[in-house]
Amino acid sequence: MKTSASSAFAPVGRYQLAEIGALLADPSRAAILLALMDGSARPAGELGLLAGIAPATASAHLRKLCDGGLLGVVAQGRHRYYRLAGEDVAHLVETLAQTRAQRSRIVASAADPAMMRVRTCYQHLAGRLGVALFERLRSQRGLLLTADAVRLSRRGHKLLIDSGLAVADDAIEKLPGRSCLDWTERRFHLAGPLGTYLTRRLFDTGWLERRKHTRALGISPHGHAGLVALGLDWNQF
Amino acid sequence: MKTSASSAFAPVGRYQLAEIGALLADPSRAAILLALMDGSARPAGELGLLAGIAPATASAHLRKLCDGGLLGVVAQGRHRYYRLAGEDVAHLVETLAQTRAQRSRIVASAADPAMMRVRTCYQHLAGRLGVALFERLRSQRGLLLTADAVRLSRRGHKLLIDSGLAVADDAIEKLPGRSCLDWTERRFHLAGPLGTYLTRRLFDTGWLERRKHTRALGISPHGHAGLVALGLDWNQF
DNA sequence: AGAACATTTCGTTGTTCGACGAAGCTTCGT
DNA sequence: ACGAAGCTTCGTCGAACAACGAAATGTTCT
Repeated sequence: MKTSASSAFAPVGRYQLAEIGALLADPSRAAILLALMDGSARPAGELGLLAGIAPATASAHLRKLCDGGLLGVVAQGRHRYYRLAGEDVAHLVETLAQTRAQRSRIVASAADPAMMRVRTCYQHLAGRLGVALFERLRSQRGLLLTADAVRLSRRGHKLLIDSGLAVADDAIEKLPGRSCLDWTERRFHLAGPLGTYLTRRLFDTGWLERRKHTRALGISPHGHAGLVALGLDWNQF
Repeated sequence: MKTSASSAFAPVGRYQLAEIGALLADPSRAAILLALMDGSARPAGELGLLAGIAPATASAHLRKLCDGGLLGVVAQGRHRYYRLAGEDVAHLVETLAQTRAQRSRIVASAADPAMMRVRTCYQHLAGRLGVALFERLRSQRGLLLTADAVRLSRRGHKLLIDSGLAVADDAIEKLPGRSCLDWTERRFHLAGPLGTYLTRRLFDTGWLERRKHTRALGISPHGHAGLVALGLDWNQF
């Protein structure tokens, strides 16, 4: 059977995601998974005792966890030892636990190397560059036709043409944009078709260069000059 | 009954884990989370359309996701833009997706620093040391009284006494052991009361030392000599 | 072989929860 | 100020599911 991994994205659908979620949704099953987090293999009765449920109930839960691929079972005599199916399952449970634990904390910067400040958020601009560019266009009245569906005004279009970033094509002024909250910068930037267009132009003009083996980007000298010409305070990067 | 988890661990309980699981368990909610995985902030109506549900239903789901801390909301005029609550949530969804995708694949080694090769798997022996010790005892006929309830034979007990690891007490030969599949090594090692006893002895004799701030362990020179005397090929570690 | 044990399957019960339409609330545009 | 649009709350219906006891299956010990 060929894997559906296909290409760039869409590796998993809603149903596959929900299926795993449903397995984790029950307190008894969660207790079982936590008990097995140390890598041990335990029989059904013991796990039922740990979870505070009858053996019959534990058996039903274990069957579901096995069918779902989260657990594996080793039959040995009159016992059937259940264990986590693999490291990835342990990693999943650990991530799940940490997500809840961090809820109250403020995410303090964390690993955010300078290279990651400029990146592509899939098809639109993100990171500090995206935020800066969006705020630059928005701060000066008349560059963006705001409202919900953001569009580039004629004056804004001309500014970008002069800087070399955009080309002279009236269709560009019809491209709809969308404001998108980037959760790294916690500020809005430009997304939608307009954002996509500008991102592509940043690469086509050579202002930005992709670095190999990373999603991070680099700014060329040429791009640096252009951004300064646009009025962006580039020293902050 | 006081919490059985002693103290060392148990950062998260069953209910907290199940709460997040329940949030992920619904296909509609999963579709919403996937749609927000790119970091975008979208209004309720759009998300409902994407998930194929009525606005009222989407609103209910979004409320749950917000209460659960997975989403955040930004009110802007008559729109309310929902976004992922933070990077940790994005990481969680990604891990969840990968867990299902990796089901067929073989887990290729992955980051496994040398220090982690020797570790305590809570109360029993795990990692390479555990596997090696178990196989050493099992490979030579007569050291372990096998079957399901593994027990130390008189000859096996004597060997351990001579090496200094075990003490001369007939009760030790009655300790039941259990074979436990370690998913890092993918081989069986010794668990159960017998495994617990041997682990405790490894520390009491100073063969193993806990390193601070880690679950990893170190082998003392004294322990090194003892393990070699037991016939373990210690160079492999 | 028969007793004891671990585990599973079956059938039942009660609760939980997703889905929708209708109604109420707030904000935007003219 | 008025109507329209987006979103939320309320009430109801129907399906899914966890829990248990009892009975069936398979394994070990005497």
